[in-house]
Formats: sequence, C-alpha cells, structure tokens
Amino acid sequence: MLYTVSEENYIKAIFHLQGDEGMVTTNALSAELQTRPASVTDMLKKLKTKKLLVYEKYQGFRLSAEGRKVALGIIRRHRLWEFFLSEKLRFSWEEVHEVAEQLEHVTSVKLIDKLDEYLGYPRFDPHGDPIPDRNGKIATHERICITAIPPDHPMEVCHVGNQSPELLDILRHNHIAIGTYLSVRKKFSFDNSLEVCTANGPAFVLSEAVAKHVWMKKIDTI
Amino acid sequence: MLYTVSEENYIKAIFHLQGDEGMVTTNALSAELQTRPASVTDMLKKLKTKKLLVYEKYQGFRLSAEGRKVALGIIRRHRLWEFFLSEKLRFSWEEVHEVAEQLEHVTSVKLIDKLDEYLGYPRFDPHGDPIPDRNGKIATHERICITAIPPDHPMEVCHVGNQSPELLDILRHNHIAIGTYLSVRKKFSFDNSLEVCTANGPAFVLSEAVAKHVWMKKIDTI
DNA sequence: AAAATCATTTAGACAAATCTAAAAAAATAT
DNA sequence: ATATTTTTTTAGATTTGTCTAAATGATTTT
Ligand SMILES: [Mn+2]
Ligand SMILES: [Mn+2]
Ligand SMILES: [Mn+2]
Ligand SMILES: [Mn+2]
Repeated sequence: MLYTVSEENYIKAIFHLQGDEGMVTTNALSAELQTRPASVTDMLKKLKTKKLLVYEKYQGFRLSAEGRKVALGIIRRHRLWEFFLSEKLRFSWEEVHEVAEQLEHVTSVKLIDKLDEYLGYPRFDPHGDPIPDRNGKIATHERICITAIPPDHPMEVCHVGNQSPELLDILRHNHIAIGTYLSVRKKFSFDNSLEVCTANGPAFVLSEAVAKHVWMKKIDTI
Repeated sequence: MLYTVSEENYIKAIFHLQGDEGMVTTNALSAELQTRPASVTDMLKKLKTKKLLVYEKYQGFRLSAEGRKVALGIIRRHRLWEFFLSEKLRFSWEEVHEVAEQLEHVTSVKLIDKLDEYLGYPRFDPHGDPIPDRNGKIATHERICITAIPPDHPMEVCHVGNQSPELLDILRHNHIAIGTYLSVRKKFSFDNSLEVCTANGPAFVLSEAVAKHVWMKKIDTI
C-alpha cells in the first residue's frame, strides 16, 4: 500500500510518458528520470512484482489499473501543493514545481483531503493542469489553442503547455497568466504570428513558437 | 549541507536527549529511535565525520555547534508545520505530530520562510513548544507549573509537557487546551491534587499526575 | 582486585537503489 | 538473409542504513 519515494517517482514518470493505450520504453523512462537504463530495468521488475505494471521483458510496459490509481494519487498531491504554494504562499508560477516534487511524497490521506478542503477543492493547478479528486477523477477544460480561436472573440488563458523559464519570461513580460483574458486581433500567415490584446491593454505579438503553448477556454459567466 | 532523512532524525533525537551541557548515550538514542545500538554507533561515525557531533568512542556524545544549528532548523520546520496543520487545516492537537514528522524533511528555505510569514511568525506550536526563528533563536515563556501557582490567580495554559493520547483525553474532557484560562481553587495536600476552574465554568479536579504536565503563563494583557 | 554485569563497538550480512561493463535480444540497414 | 546498430537485460559492484552475533571496554558487585 505504501511506496518508496523512488517507486513513486517511477510510477509518476511512467504515467506521464504513457498516453492512453501507449507503451513506454526503457530508454524513454531512463531519460525522463535521469538514470541509467539498467536501473530502470531493476525497478520495472520490482513494480511488476507489486502488480503496478504490465511488463514482459523487451516488450515495453505500462501501468496496470492499480498503478494508474497510485499515479493519480501522486499527481493529486503534487498539484494540490502547487496550488497551495501559489495561492497561499505567493510563490511564483515557475517556483512551485520543484518544491511540490518533495511535498508530493508526504503520504497522509487526511492531510491531502484537509488541504483540498482548505484550498476550496481547486480543479486546476497554477499551470492549468487538472487536479484529480480523491477518487482519481480529473476535470477537463474544453480548451482550444490560441492559434485556433477566431479573431476578436475574447477568451481566458487556461493552460500553458510548456513551463520552461524562457517561455514564462515572455508570458510574464506580456502580463499573460492563467486567467488572463485575451483576444486575437490579427493572424499573420507569413510566420503564423498573432497580434493579441487584453481587454483594455495594448496589442502585442506572439510568435508561433509561443502561441502554440497557450491554450484558451470560454470566459466563465458566473 | 543537505542531510538524509535518517541523519536528520538522528540529529533531532540527539538534540532532544542532550540538555544544556549533557552527554547522550548510545543506548538512550537507540531506545529513542527504536533501532539497535549497533546502528547508532554506525551513524555516530558518519555524523562525526560530517562534524555535526562531538564524539569519542565509549565516551558518549553531543552535537557540535553546527549540529545544533541543523537540529534547530529541523525543529523549526516540524513546529511550523504543526502550527499550520492545527491552525489552518484544523487538525486536532494530537494528530499534528505524526504528519509533521514527514513534512519536517522537506528542505526548501524559501518554503519555510514563506510559510512562517503566512502563519504570522508564530512563536509557539500547538503543544506550547517554542518555534525557532530563521536564525535558530527560540523564545521562552516565563512559565510555571500549575502545581506551583497561588490559588485564585487566573493564568493561561501555555504548554503541556506530555503529549500522549491518554493525557490529551483527560485534558480535552475538561476543555483544557493551550490558551485556556485556569485558576486553582484549592490544593489537597493528601494526594497533591488540585481543584481548578475556568473563568465561568464549573470546578473540577486534576490529579498530581496530570497537573505536573500543565504549565501556565501570565495572561497576555494586549 | 577479580568476577560479573552492562554498554558499546566491531565484524559480517542484507535489502534498496543505484552504477558500469558485458551479454543478449530486437530493429534496421545492406 | 546477414550484418550492423540500437535497445534492453544481466552480472557484479557500490553506498546507505539497517540487522545479529561476537568481542571489547567500562562499571558495579562481591
Ligand atoms: Mn509540477
Ligand atoms: Mn517526485
Ligand atoms: Mn511534534
Ligand atoms: Mn523525522
């Protein structure tokens, strides 16, 4: 029932690498976790013994139903802590992940459920990623990339698909964060850049490289 | 600069066992940590190498100045989290310790300083124990045992020297917690029990065994 | 002061998580 | 269809933290 920090990190990484139905490879996981392939193989055997993994050697692997459940628990803890750090302790957007990497391994069901309640049952973390509820259920935004929305229809930023400091630097420079309202003024087909603006702010340009990571949803009406 | 969870648990336990000036023995530490004396000896060698310990074999040991500094950092984290759990997440008094045992090992200076700020720089944890500030300084209550206060002088409960569920059961039954105002009505020299009462509540009796763990301070005048 | 007891350390083992180097299997190219 | 390359696994070693059993040092009793 309880897993080591190392096991949890493997489980979480496998969850993120496997899509729906997909298989994960030893090399991909070793790259993700910055370990050697041989270490991955060792851990795969252990996770298979614990029935968290569907794995035959040389055939790739993916989480079992139980493994997925464990992964969602870890992700729930990670994202709830990210929300706490951002919302309550005023950590900036890009600082929360590293600290949450540690906090996610504190295992107390009561702690997490009380934290969830204290935070008001948030459904999305500061990066716009969904927070699984205590049953592992995750909400999904009806979201659309800013490159695909029609001109002059304001929508709300709900997700940023890349959290590198470099991208966040551009977004912050333009005062774009989760929850910002934006509308597209013009699309330039030459380089697929966009001219966008906030409700009453100045217009500015997003390159295609930036825009493809910015996702929008309908503005909440209540 | 960074220590393992195990090292931190040893350092903290040594800090609690050594008074001012005192030496700690291998057996005492092994009892405290529920390990074998041989394991303690192994760790002592390691902590000595890291200059956290003053230790010559067969002679007992105590923390070096650096070791004490590390211990105060761990205790700061532990007690700030206990305060958070109690104050913000509404954990009951006796539940906080176990969860704080895990949270104390999350090492991010920024996290702890922000948490401290968020909590309003509390100086005492839910058990009335002092929380070291970021320089390791700890406040001290001018406190006195309830067995020693004069009759009919209301004072405030500021510390409970034993946190067993059994004692906490009695205290909760009598609605006594940190911050409760109590005065002693009568002392019975036969068994050293006390009749005490709250401001407008009924009188009740505390046995000597209970009373000796209940510590009082002057009522704050602001 | 020697014997008995108690506390502490040493010696050797083990599990967990990692590594390097070599072997084996699978995939790709010729 | 072979040969070559890539991926994965195995074999054996290392570090950390723990253990048991035996040896040694310190203390207490007689
Ligand atoms: Mn994250
Ligand atoms: Mn992690
Ligand atoms: Mn505690
Ligand atoms: Mn601890």
